[in-house]
Amino acid sequence: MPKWAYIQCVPRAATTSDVFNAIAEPRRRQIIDVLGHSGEMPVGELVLAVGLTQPAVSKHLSVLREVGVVAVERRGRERVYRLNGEGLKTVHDWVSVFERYWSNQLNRIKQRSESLARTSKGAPRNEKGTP
Amino acid sequence: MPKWAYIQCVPRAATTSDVFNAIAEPRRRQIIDVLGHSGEMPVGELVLAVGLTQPAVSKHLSVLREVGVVAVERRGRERVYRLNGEGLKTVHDWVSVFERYWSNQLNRIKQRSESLARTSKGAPRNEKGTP
DNA sequence: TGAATATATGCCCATTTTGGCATATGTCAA
DNA sequence: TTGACATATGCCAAAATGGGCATATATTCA
Repeated sequence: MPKWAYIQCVPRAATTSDVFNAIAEPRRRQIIDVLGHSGEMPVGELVLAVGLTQPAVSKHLSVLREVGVVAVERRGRERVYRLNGEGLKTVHDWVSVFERYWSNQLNRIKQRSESLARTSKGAPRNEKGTP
Repeated sequence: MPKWAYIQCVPRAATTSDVFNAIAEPRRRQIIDVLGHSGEMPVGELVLAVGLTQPAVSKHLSVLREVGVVAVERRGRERVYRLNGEGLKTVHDWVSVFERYWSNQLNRIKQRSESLARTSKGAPRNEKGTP
């Protein structure tokens, strides 16, 4: 592929409103962890749990809510958050595809031979349309 | 928890050099996907595959390499990248904890009852040390 | 050696993100 | 109604990020 042809590039990649982005933040993962094993929790307690200011926590919760990883319920003057674990299924499904890479030695060997087969005979890394 | 006490906050959360952050980028996931089912690929072909400029792709590969999700091998004047799927195990392990949320109805019911039990009797959302 | 190819880097800019503070909004109690 | 409590939002600053272009750094070939 000599000439690069500098392909027209899309303006920008969408980053927000994406589960992968939501869990990229250590603090948000922490919140998810806490909610995951405590069932539910109002903002106030989450603030104490993660050690951030209340506004900061609220913002993280907002992000998590937008991507559907948590759900809120107004209870009195509190806002009780609970984990909606199903929102993480997307991530799980995506990584699970690569499970063969670490599952066990047998599978690792199998995967390697598959790879070799692809590279030498059948379809040697031919994503684009070079015949 | 009446008074907020505005806890001293850490300067900033580390975002880079973290697998979760690496896969937060759609483009990087795309690269991972491509490498995942093609075995290996030199930068040039990846450029065509993802439709970005060569420098951009190189930078993404750099990030993926730093977190150990891909590995490089110099072959002639090419740099052949391959997926090191084991680097994704961290992510898999983390999300798998929440598998009970979507696996099947039985587990979902089980999980709900567990949650109820925790909330009413045993340890009702008591993360901090309030006795 | 010199040209062409293949990648990586440096620099620059626009955008995004996180966190803090102040404050608005909503809720309960007296 | 007034005041205390619980959260969400707006605004600002610091930092990071992604992408493009130009260019440095190999590496192969004539």
